[in-house]
Amino acid sequence: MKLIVDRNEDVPTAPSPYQASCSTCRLSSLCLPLALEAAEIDVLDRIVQRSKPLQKGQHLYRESEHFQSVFAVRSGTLKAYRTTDNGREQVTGFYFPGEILGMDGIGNNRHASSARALETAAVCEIPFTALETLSARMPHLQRHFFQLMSREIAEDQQLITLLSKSSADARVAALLVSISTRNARRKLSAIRFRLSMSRVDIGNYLGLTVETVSRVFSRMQKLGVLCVENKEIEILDRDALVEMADA
Amino acid sequence: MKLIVDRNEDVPTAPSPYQASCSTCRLSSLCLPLALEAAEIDVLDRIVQRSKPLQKGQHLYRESEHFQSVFAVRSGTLKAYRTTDNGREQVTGFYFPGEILGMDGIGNNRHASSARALETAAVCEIPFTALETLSARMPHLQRHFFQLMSREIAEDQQLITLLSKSSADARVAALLVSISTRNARRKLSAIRFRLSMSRVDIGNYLGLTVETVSRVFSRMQKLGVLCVENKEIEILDRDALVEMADA
DNA sequence: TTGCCTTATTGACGCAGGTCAACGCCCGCG
DNA sequence: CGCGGGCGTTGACCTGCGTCAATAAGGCAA
Repeated sequence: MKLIVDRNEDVPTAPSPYQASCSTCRLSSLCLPLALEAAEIDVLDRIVQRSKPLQKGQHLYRESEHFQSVFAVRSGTLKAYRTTDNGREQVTGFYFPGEILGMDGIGNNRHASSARALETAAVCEIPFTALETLSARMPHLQRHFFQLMSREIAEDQQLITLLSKSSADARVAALLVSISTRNARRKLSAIRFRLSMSRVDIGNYLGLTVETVSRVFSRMQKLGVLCVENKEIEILDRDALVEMADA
Repeated sequence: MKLIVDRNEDVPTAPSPYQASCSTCRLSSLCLPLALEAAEIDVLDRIVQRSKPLQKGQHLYRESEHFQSVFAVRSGTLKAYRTTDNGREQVTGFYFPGEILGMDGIGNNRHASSARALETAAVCEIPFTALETLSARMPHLQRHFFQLMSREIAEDQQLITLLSKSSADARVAALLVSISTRNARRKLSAIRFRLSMSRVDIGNYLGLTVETVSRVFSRMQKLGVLCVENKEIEILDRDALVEMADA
């Protein structure tokens, strides 16, 4: 449901709390350290701000803005992207509930990418200086954030590999497998889901044109690997898809 | 000078210290937090191990090995690479003196890539658990490592952009500019240097074939942008190169 | 509903870069 | 010193994907 105009930057900060606390959040197993004690979660809870519902198209932050916080997705999907010197856009990632974004801004106190909502989305804001202070006191938390960042590096490297070597088919297959896996982590269907991003975004992320993405979808459908109906995807043959992903 | 057989895993650990300390290391301004106090550097110094000179071709660590330490390059060059499911290799980065590698292993206590020396190289080993402990006590150090990791993320994203959109010319140009810039940081010539990596490695890193890399070099030479003599590179027109890098 | 605008699909064609092959040049070794 | 093997270069050809263009299908506004 498209509710709003693009470019509406001001986040409507309603005073009411959007969610009680981390301890009751069903995503906490994804975004929080599993090892964190109840008491520790409470402390963390106190620094997290939950007043940021975003409409489709709204920015969470923009490239080169002053960096203050990282964000955990609570609902909806966001894309991160950067603008190259010659003005083109490069999507660097899609973020689903339970995932953390904004960590690329820590390096020099300036966001290295922009993030905008692909659909209505809610996020938790985690002020970074508070997180640092807390991390120094809570070894589990410190470790957890080192790990989160490290995984982001490892995932980027995987994308690099994909972009460097793989065919269009393999790229699309890999993205679908990734989304499928991440859905499973969130206890959603791994075989049937709605793509929250446009073909343009997919192409941009994978280094392909829209036309190619579209053709790949058609081809996979013809092969009986997928059932594509607009943004609805059904994976009919996951093994084949995984196979294609590293071809 | 090729000195050794490949696959020689055992590092010859001579007893003598290879370098006195961080505080006298001319690279400390690159790999250490600038804000670190002398006393703090001493503490850090005590956990750093310097007993790891590598011969060309030797591995520093291998993908999926147990992760224990990150490493700072002291001299020489290393490449990091991962092997894809279908057995191909993807170079994910080149590491020069003053740069840190191995951070992709933190995420799940297992190296996400392999690292090998492109020429004789010396590294400092920084045991990660010790680093964590220290970080909790030294806010500057904690921040510094968050920043280092964040920058790695940002750099990977830049490579993603490069691989996703740019022409062969732009890719090669971007790599040369990057090397040039990093040389400058180390007070080396930004316009004249020796490529420590082979054309194969360059191609692999940039998602191109050797032939294409070679052709690009030739073309740039013909255009008067570069002077290429085997592995020796001279940048004749840096502006043009920068221009090409985002075309 | 009608209409408009954005997004997706499909086809025809061209080109950048991959592939294959031949050759030259270092460099290390006997 | 001369030989051999890896690395780099160059050329000819081929192909996967980009480009351009036309059409279809949603989705939101009025």
